[in-house]
Amino acid sequence: MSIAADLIRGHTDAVILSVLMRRDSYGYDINKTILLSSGGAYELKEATLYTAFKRLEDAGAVSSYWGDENTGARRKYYTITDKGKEMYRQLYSDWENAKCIIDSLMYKEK
Amino acid sequence: MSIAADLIRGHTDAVILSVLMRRDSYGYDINKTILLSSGGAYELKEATLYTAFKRLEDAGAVSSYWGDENTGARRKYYTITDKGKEMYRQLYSDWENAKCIIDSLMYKEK
DNA sequence: ATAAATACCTTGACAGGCGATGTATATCCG
DNA sequence: CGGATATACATCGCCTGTCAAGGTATTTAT
Repeated sequence: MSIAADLIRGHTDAVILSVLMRRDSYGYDINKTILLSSGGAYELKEATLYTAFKRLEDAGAVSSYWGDENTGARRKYYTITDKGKEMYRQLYSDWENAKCIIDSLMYKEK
Repeated sequence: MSIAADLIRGHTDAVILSVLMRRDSYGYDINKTILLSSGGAYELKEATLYTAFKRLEDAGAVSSYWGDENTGARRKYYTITDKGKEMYRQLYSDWENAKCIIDSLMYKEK
């Protein structure tokens, strides 16, 4: 079961930053990482991913550099900045908060 | 602490239907109910609310009728249909599912 | 050779949230 | 009485984020 597009929307930045909290990585790999660790349920489309990188870089949350592969296609790596780490912590706490609120609003049939 | 717009987006329909699972209600009251039961954290803007009613009615999830108040402003009541109840159950299960997936994607600092 | 996987990126359409604005009624307070 | 505030509906147009479609280039497997 996969996640609806409008649910994706609220979490794209957090999920990308979450990968970068662990290690530097590049677009294609970040995408595959998210897809794999969600068991195929959470998939960012490429256009969404690159839009997000642009947004995050403009916001100063990540910075990028080209990898120096002597083999394979060129890779653009991203690093999370201090500002990005701060942003991630905020987004994570927003998520914890939203979980409670939404849960409390959802009618439970018995 | 309030919920970000892009988080709202993914849950508007579910939250409205959730109120209507309990009882028939009208726009202004649904809005106040959500605002109150979230302790002011989850607020649907009026434009968002009425857009959602239109969407839900077009989808056959709710139906509406005018209240017969002899006093106060006129109220348009909404009832959830069987289709709407089914939709709500789906949205609720989507939410339960999304919670797990997103949680599993979020980096936890220790 | 050809297909598939890796890897990047842009454009334009579309959907949903929401600020601004408008209507009308009722109530509260001085 | 008159102005402010609350109740209650609704629409228009902007903005933002997703994503289908399309494009380029390299490497690996068949």
